[in-house]
Amino acid sequence: MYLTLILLYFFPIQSLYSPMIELVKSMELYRTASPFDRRVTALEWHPTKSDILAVGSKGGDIILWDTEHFDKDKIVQGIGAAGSCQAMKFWPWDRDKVVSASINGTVTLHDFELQTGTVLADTMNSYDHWYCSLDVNTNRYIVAAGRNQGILHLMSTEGRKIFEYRLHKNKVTHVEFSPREEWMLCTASTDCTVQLWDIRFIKDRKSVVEKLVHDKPVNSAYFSHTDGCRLLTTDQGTNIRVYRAPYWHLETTIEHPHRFFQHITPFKATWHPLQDLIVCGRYPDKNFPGSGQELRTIDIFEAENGKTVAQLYNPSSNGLCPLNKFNWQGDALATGMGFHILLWNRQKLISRKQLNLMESMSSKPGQSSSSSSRNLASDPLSSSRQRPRPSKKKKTTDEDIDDLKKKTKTKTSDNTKTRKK
DNA sequence: GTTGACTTTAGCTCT
DNA sequence: AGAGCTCCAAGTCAAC
Repeated sequence: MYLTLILLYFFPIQSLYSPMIELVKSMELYRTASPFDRRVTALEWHPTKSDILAVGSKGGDIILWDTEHFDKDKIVQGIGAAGSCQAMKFWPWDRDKVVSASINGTVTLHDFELQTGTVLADTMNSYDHWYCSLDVNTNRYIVAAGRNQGILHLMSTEGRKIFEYRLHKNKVTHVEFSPREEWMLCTASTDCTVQLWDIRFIKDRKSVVEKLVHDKPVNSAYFSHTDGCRLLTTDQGTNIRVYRAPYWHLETTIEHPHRFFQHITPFKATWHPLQDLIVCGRYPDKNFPGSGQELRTIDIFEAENGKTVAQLYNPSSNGLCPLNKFNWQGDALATGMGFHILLWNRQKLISRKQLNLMESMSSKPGQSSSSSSRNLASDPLSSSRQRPRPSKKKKTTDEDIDDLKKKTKTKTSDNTKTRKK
């Protein structure tokens, strides 16, 4: 298995596609967690530890979820309402830290150990100006962050301003540095464009290198992980597009239902790390050509021809899945589904210790679920923590953190309706 | 336990 | 630039 992965990493050859597709097809729901009081807004796998997943929420809480061990999770608490974590990355120079772009108007470097946050940028007016996208350039020690009014902000790793200009007419939904050309930056926007920039010469809108015009607002634009030669965009309508270097011509258009709705996290198609496979959640549309029985599936396509190669679905977790990301080994997929996090992988043998723990959790009293709630608790592998919804925006204190930790330790099994009456 | 009101920093169009 | 309308998911909470 590992030999195959290594081979595929170094030799991404067409003829070796099928083993990876077979692996993806065999994936099943393995664990779930519900640590937040608001919906999931951002997912990021740890760059080296393939079991660690960072998840951000609409309340600004960020959790480092250890997907293999219980009670190893780390949390930083957000401000609640108006603190939505819009994007985040592991800090390349200290991978126990996470930098986030937030709707509270800041770009903040979070330390999970010390429970502190270093503010790198602050708009000082979070209602009108906030950050909604972020990436880090390891070679040039630059943090790029996009704002809701179309401004791109480049800063040093200490937060010193390098560049700030309104490059888009509207919200910059996604920024990403090319893994291939370290000077190349891609920005996606709700002004219906994806634009490529050379940060060595970036000055104003005229300095754009390439402009890829879409029919609808664009949620994301990811460079492929295999060689960085493909760019995957997701619009707010029915298009997933793949553009191809060096001239960034449109290579594939996939018709796919993933429309925008205000009160759900925008859908973003992402790459498989070892093969040019695309994963994207589906918004239910019975009338959409090719829709099967299950309308809320997670669909996986081949980039080259747009062919559907797999669909993931589990009846016990029947919600919209706008966020999906493979870990860097490609053997696990994380999904953000409403307030919940799902983990898919090939069925694993579960240790006796884990089984005992799960059995003891599922036998806890007072964990019935109402008819309107989702049936996640019936998943024997489900782990969950929930806390009461905070009343109003308030400053996070050490007591709050202690309180949160206490609650996350005591609530484990039921992730549906265990909140206090 | 069930039901329904309420809440939610988006995007589009018109003025 | 701002008001008002529309997209209609998924949770909380109070009343019954």
